Amino acid sequence: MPELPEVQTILDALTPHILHQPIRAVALVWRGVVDRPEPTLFSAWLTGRQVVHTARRGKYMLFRLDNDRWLILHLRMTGKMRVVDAHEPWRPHDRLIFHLAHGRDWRFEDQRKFGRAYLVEDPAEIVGALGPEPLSAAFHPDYLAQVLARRTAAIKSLLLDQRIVAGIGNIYADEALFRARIHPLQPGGTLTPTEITALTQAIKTILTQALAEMGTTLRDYRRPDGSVGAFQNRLQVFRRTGQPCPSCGTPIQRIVVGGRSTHFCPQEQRLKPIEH
DNA sequence: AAGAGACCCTGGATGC
DNA sequence: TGCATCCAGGGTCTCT
Repeated sequence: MPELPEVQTILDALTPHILHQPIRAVALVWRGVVDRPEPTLFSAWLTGRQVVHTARRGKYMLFRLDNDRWLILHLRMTGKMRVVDAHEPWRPHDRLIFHLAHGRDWRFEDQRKFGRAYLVEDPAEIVGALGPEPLSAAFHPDYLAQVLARRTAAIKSLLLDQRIVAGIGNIYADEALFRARIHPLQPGGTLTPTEITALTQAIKTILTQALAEMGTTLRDYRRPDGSVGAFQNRLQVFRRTGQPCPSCGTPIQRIVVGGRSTHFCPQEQRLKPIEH
């Protein structure tokens, strides 16, 4: 569910509540949430530790502990974070709870059980294969041109490949492709240098705007205090099937690309014939 | 190597 | 009302 802007917003809100608070105990409500190490070790290694630094990489949240190990969390589709008073009743989908020293709980809630927690010595074990951060200087047109060269898959699918660029999900892929006026099924290797430059800039612009709006709330995404984002009011094509394109009025079309719902304007995002 | 599809889960919305 | 089907913002695994 959450993509880069949502993960960053959640982490920013969460950090002041959990930083330098010793974890008095861990409640592993559903053991499957832990990917590694085995759940018993996971709890044992976290107990008594405290988070001394937080960071985001792609859609992962990284928490450096005072013993130089790293707790890493991924919210996947329906994961949420909350910090609440310890005596608040648990919710049905609470999966992992950290009892903090100041008497509050840091809770990870996840209806669909896709979210995962990792505890590792080297974060590269989890995030090492990710592509560059889209808002960093490393993500520039020359880089994108290089990784798209000779690729035949649909550009939409390639934007969702976290090894190419980290943090883009279904919403912002569709929105960026619309802003750059590129058809989602265009094979990655057939984009012109002009299109690649436009796409690079569109991704940076969309993500920057979404960050300023604190993310997009369609249903599940909430900030740790329960409030919603505002970027859903700025969406041009995502989940607007049949509604007029904001630019030309043509009905927005929905297709499935790589198994994911994909929304675009068939008038302004034309599929180009393959050049030889 | 790269690409397509199944799969992991739960629950809300929609259709009959 | 009940039941079936489709859909969901992500990532991994298998097969080709």
